Amino acid sequence: MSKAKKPAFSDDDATALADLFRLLGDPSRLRIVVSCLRMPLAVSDIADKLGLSVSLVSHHLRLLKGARLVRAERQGKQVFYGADDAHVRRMVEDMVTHIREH
Amino acid sequence: MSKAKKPAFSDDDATALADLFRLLGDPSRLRIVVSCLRMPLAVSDIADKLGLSVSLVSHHLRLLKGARLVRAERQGKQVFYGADDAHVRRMVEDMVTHIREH
DNA sequence: TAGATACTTGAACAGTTGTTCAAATGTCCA
DNA sequence: TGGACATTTGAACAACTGTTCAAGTATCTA
Repeated sequence: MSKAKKPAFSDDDATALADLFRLLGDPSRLRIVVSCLRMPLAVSDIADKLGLSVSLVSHHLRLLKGARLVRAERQGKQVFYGADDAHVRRMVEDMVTHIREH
Repeated sequence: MSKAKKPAFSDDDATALADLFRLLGDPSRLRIVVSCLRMPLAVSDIADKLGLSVSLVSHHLRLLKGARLVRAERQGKQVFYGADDAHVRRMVEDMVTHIREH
């Protein structure tokens, strides 16, 4: 029988994963992601909730959307942002749990 | 019966978690962590393995040690660095798995 | 002790990044 | 159409960060 070898951690893996980590590595951005993790929120709601300017929140959301961490959906004048999928939701929630246990 | 309410995600949680994410958000640093995840390695071994200068690796290890992501142990002239505990190991491995599944 | 090996530290630099402000775009309703 | 509301975009700036180089400390051995 062959030994089950785990695949190597390539440089591409490293940069891809690091990109993800870096995005979540800013307090404002992290709070934005967490704030719209359970249910989609409008940009201005996120801004109000977190005490940040609408412009700043929008800038951050663009980056988060680019990394497919959040998904945008327009409803009339407002644009609602929410976790892109269950995968992202679990990933972030896991990390929050991790830090809490520490 | 009382509704089980999850604790709020405080600003302190956000900054603490963001600090952790930011540390792992640099490709070199992430590769360093992963490289010594399973078994402790000497600084020069990590540098050789990753094609980085010893100085750079040392700088990064200092930050990682400060965040208790890695632990240092001197053995003669060499200093071996490894994952600080099983907690860190699982956390990083989980994220690597996550990005792979994506 | 002297020299060699292994690692750490500090200064310095270029490149990146978070934030703000002002202006532009998109959407609805009177 | 015109104006009000909601969001996006671009330019600009200060602050931060990864990297390099040179010099420093620690440890072993001949």
